Amino acid sequence: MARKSATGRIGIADVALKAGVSHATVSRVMNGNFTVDPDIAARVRAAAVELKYQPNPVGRSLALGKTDTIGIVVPDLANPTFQAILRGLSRAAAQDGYRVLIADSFEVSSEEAILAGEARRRCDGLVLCAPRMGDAELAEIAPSLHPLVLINRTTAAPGVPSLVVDYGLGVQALAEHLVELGHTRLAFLAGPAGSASNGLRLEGLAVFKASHAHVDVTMLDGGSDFDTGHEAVDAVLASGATGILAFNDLVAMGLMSGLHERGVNVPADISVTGFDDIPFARYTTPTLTTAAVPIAELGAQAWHQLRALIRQEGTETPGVRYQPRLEIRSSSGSAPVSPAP
Amino acid sequence: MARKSATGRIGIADVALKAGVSHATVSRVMNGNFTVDPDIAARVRAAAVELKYQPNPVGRSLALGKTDTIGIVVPDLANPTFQAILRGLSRAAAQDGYRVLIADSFEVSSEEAILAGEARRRCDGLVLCAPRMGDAELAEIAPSLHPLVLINRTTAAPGVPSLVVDYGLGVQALAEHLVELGHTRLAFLAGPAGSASNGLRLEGLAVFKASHAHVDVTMLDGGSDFDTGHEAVDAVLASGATGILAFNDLVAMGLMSGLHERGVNVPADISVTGFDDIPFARYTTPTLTTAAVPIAELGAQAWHQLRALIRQEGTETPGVRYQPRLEIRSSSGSAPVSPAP
DNA sequence: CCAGACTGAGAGAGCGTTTTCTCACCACAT
DNA sequence: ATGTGGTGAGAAAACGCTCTCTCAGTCTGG
Repeated sequence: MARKSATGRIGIADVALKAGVSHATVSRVMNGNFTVDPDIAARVRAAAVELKYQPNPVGRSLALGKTDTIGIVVPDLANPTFQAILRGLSRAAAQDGYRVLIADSFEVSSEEAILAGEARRRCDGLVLCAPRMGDAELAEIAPSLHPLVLINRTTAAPGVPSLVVDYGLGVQALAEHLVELGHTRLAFLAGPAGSASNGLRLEGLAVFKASHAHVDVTMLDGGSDFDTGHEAVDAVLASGATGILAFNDLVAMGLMSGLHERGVNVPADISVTGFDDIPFARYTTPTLTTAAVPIAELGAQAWHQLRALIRQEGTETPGVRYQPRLEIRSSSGSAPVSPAP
Repeated sequence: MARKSATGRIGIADVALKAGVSHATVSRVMNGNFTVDPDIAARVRAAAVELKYQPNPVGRSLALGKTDTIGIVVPDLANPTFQAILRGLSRAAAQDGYRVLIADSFEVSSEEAILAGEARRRCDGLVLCAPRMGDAELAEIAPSLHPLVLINRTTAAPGVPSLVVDYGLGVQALAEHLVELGHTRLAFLAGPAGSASNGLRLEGLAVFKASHAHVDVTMLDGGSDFDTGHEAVDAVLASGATGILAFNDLVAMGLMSGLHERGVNVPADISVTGFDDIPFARYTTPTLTTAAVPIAELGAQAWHQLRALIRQEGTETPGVRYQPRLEIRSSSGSAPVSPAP
């Protein structure tokens, strides 16, 4: 056995020994440096194959100062949105030979900063999804995280592109849609307080209300998951609204499930809209009217922005603003002639 | 600026310089080695804080021969099953200070071996989900991947624990359930040919058929996603079966959607069962009868097995066999008196 | 009062690469 | 025959850590 190193793994030195050359030459051959005599190169390659030599990426990373890895910090891997972002990111990065390291903060936003820093040090760049982190904290750590791309947040710190979905516009479009169907009493089932994307939705609703004085919009507390929607059914019914804007698809699905149990017909009695257009939105009964966010594309775009930063391409990367597309399905319909039960 | 290293980052040398000690001492302090004079330790710590020094994990990894990272190879990150495994794995590993590196093979099983090798070299261990990889190839690469944990596969190579869900038993339980409801004509909507878990289901069905000669089981071609199920509706109706065992929940949902469009009532006319118990299974209409696999727990367990391997704990890690739990919901009901339309 | 044990910190050798620097060697022109 | 230029490969220095040696210095016991 050609085992020399302490780790027991085949190293560049073993190949050098076997080929009768210096390890520098082996490195040259492995990296396709053409200033090597073809005969020697062949000998080195033969030795490498015979020993099944595979360069150690850690040593390589140390020497090159890059890891060919990027990190992504997500608040919750169980959330379909982040799964989709991860998917898009992973796929796009893989195309350029980069791998993705996951850092799940499990919604513990107090540790997000440390987590992000740790992940960043292991990688060449970072994609950060931290909807609850304070603006001040974000601005403070952002420089040390560079190259950094933000998802659904912006920051004052310079050189940090943001990919944001215009939730405000989306919620306006949904509200508009419901009004066109004749609804005059709407309710918004809000997401987690302090969440940035919830804030954007609220801003959008404010704009909407300003231009639709005759429409009544009730605000209801909520959350971001199925159960939240399910539990909100009483509050929704009590509000007397006939058009419900749920925080996202998950909440909308929970709400529809709860309404179904109560014998309330969607959309005959109450119309429900979601947000995100997760894959299952088209498979619910009734199928869910929602605002579609090209979320996997957002992941891919995150990689492209990050790549530009990593390669230090001078081009300004101002970030991208995504406009949700209204996806009208069967969960929304004409307002009932008489108010909901 | 205390910038010495070429990379521009603060290194251990900078801290050593500032504290007026050797870099060895800084290392000692950072690692909590108590053979350091408290005064000096304090000085070092102060310098580290002032310079915002954060140890470089790559250098650390090289010196220690470990990366505190594990890899997971999945065939498709879009598949809820692998998302759940990833989630469980990531969470459990994080508890022990390990991060997870993703390698998505995008169903290109020809590259899975290279991908796995590459991922493995960057990490301290690997979790491999490669349902389509040939047994021979797997057995060949397995030794070079050690520490390695297999999901839903076994291999002859020694020292490789496997975590397998007993799909055979699950499918038997589901079939049994349908028979108890009076169904005598069943159909199995198969998964991808060559998939290991599909093979296990087929074996289970064979056992079932052997002990239920009076039950007719039709085999139908299928796949693993929603659309597959949706497209299978004609074949299902043509089969005349009243109890359908779908490959998994996604397929079952697609089928139910297709049946709904055809005006076929589930479960009055046809009973449908899934497999996996993905989160959405309890939210479909009707809610889906399925065989529940504690899939996130499987991810956690994968970490525990891998950890034992990494720590070289002598304890044999024979792997775990998970028995699916029947989850009876509303998509299965008594067989109709007259055959389905 | 000095030999031996012990303590604490620095010097330096890895870890496995890449890359620069250096130099031997050959060919060619002078 | 000697100087010059170019080529190709080895020696060695990085990269940023950890950890073993080594050796001053102090403490203790005879």
